[in-house]
Amino acid sequence: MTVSKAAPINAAKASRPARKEPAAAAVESTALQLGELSEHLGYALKRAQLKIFEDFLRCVAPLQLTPAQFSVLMLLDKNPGRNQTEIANTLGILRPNFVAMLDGLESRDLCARIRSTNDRRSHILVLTDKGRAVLARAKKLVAAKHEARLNELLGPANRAALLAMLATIAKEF
Amino acid sequence: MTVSKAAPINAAKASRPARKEPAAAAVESTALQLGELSEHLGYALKRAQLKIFEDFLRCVAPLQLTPAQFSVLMLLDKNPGRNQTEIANTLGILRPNFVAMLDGLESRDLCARIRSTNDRRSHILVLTDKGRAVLARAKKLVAAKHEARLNELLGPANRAALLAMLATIAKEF
DNA sequence: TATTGTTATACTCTATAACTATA
DNA sequence: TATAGTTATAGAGTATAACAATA
Repeated sequence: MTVSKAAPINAAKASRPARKEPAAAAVESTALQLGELSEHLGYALKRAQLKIFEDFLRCVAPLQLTPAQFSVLMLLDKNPGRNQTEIANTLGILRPNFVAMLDGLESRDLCARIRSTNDRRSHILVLTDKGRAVLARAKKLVAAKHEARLNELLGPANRAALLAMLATIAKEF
Repeated sequence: MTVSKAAPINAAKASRPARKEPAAAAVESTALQLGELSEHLGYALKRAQLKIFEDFLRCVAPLQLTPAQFSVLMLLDKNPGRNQTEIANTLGILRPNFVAMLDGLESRDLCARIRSTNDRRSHILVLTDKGRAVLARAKKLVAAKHEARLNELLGPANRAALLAMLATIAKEF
């Protein structure tokens, strides 16, 4: 799945054929049929997820935060005093992969590793003041641009229902 | 992949932790709080998508098909006579990346490239007999194991509503 | 011995430029 | 010149093994 800004998806909408063309040489580059594929939840889920992440990146572009980085900052804010393993596990990030991610956030002074006094093996993670400020701005951007647009597209009730079903799948499937 | 099994205990109250003075070495490895993160559609969407793909792979494991490969076979079946660019674009796969993918399917004799007589630059893609057979088996497995389980979890009406909303997001967001 | 953070590594996905052969 | 398929390549994301420091 690519869908970058460079690659316009062919036949995205095209619900009606342009009738201005005289049907001289029947050009048969009709839009392709998804067929049963459009009934498969996994396919729809993946395409929707790509769109959502794409829009998230656009909305929060001034702050240069990826969805994954945003989720880390959110979790640190809500769960002070936790170590790398706990944060990583909660987000489904493998500990080895979390190292480089934290390096990135720490080098930008958004969070800090603090050696625990209880267990000197572990690093307690804390948001810096700048981290808290950036997170606050990010939350505003996401709420005002991203989630608001979703609300507009689906309506509040549908959006809530969608969220609930996705959470159910993530938890119980 | 890791998909933590950490079930977030939804506190939803107690803004004040009434700590009960734990006697000795208080092991307070409480579950972490997702907080507002659980209200973000992107987060829920990504977690759900991982679960769905994971289950898809399990269900169709006997046939060794990934979701992406399945989507290609489905599209070839529904759209005979199309070339690589058309199939790849429809699925959001970049043409260069589609080459290796087709090599894999073709080497397993699931599909074939046929040089077009009209335009000798392009390759018409066709399912082989074996490709049709594998696709038929895959569709059965997915319907009987994967989608059925989803139906059981959400209920048919909810599943349909979920699918519709995801399609809306994919198309119009 | 077990665990935390870390390094190294590998494999998949995704993205872009450029080549070839056709048109 | 432009397009279809391809190659090469680079960057993310994800996965496992193993090591040093600490428990």
